[in-house]
Amino acid sequence: MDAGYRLPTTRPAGEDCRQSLPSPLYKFDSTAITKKGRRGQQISSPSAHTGHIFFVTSGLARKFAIQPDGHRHIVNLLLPGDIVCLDGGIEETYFLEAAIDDTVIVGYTRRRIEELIAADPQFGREIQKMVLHSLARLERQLLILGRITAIEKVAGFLLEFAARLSQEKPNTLTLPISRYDIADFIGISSETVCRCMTELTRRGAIALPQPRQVTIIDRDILEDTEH
Amino acid sequence: MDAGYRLPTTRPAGEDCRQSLPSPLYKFDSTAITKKGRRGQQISSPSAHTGHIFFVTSGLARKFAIQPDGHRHIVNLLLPGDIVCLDGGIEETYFLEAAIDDTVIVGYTRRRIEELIAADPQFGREIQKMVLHSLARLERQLLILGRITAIEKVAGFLLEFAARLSQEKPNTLTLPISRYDIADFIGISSETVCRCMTELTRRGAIALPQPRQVTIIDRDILEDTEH
DNA sequence: CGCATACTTGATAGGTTTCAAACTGAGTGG
DNA sequence: CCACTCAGTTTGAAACCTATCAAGTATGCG
Repeated sequence: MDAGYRLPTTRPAGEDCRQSLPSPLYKFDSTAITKKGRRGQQISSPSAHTGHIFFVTSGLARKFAIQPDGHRHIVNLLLPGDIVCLDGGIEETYFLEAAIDDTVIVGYTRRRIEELIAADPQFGREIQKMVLHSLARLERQLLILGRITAIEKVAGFLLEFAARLSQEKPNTLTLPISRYDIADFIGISSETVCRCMTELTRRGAIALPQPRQVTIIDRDILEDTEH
Repeated sequence: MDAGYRLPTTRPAGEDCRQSLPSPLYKFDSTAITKKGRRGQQISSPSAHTGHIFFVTSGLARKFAIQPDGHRHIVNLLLPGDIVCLDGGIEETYFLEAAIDDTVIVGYTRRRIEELIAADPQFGREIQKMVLHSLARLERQLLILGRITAIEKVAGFLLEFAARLSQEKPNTLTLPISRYDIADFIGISSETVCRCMTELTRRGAIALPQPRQVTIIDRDILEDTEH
């Protein structure tokens, strides 16, 4: 039931996926590794790709950790245009997986990125901007996880994700991920995610024509619920 | 009772605080702004310092947001050597405050940083490393906030903070912050922080000679509790 | 048509927030 | 010097919320 979901996108599939890359990366690069994955496929391993920086060009990727007790925590959901790196420090083992079919990432060595920045300062500013956005998004996620009740977290997630998808219809969003993914992303159980969705519907904040189809009926209610 | 707490440090106070800056920033810079704050003082406002990058050189700073309902959430605790930026995107209003007395931050414009990187690639790699560490730490914080029970979060916080302080005695740490700060940092109530500390003591994981003085008695128990 | 996966709802046990009150220690002024 | 004040810490009790286990529903696919 899940495999058919795709992110709404204005760009056709195929080579044009490189549109979400910064311009200096348009041209093919011998040092670049491109990986395409179907839903659930691991598209990068930390050990094999140390020193690499990845760009998500299409689909949706999830970066997560598995706790010793078996719990999965998704630390990041990555959309086209997002940047991700798997070895930021004394790294715990994160996994990078395709969350939906036809997810493509392109990886460059950090050295190659440096060379390109040296050759084109404007490219450096683009990368800098992407990293700053990445930091800002992680902090917003911290705010969502720091909320007290589950419904606050779900409301926050919906608003954040709707803003990120930023489609032509900002009040209609198609969730590309399951309740399980949402649960592991905002740190509550999948059952509670369901209950909160139902409760938000009951309050008139959203409508759920289909489980993955969310319509924001009253954004004010949703924003009030968030806090 | 709080004002006397200082982070243990090997370096003397004063000018030498610049030791935690990357080398190209050692020399004074006309574009740099240096701010020193006592506990509770706001040391930077987002509006006044757009486009700036700050380096914490001594003390401890807290970056936090105030929710509409009045709740404070600390998204980051910043130690000497940490880098922080207040305008990462369509920024919500974060505050940057000194968490203890004699906290010093030095701010540079992003343009100045770019110039220094252009002049010295090695400096660029230092900054890059600092940013990557910053990202990695935010993700670890997400993992802590994503845990289910409160005692898991407290155990995770203690291990993370002990690692960051990295003193000569890795099993003895002096908390520079109150239970309230810890609570607002890991997203639980301050009373629950207390109860978890007591419970960890009862389990033989830690000892609390004083409220702010934590001794790790059995790291294995602490790490088991974390998951 | 039946299976597998995802979603939803129910009941219960357990944990956390909240409100309350007592305790501690440091600094202050009489 | 001591009582006082105040912020921080700790513990208690009750209400509330969530995780967990369980069962039932819906939907796409073979």
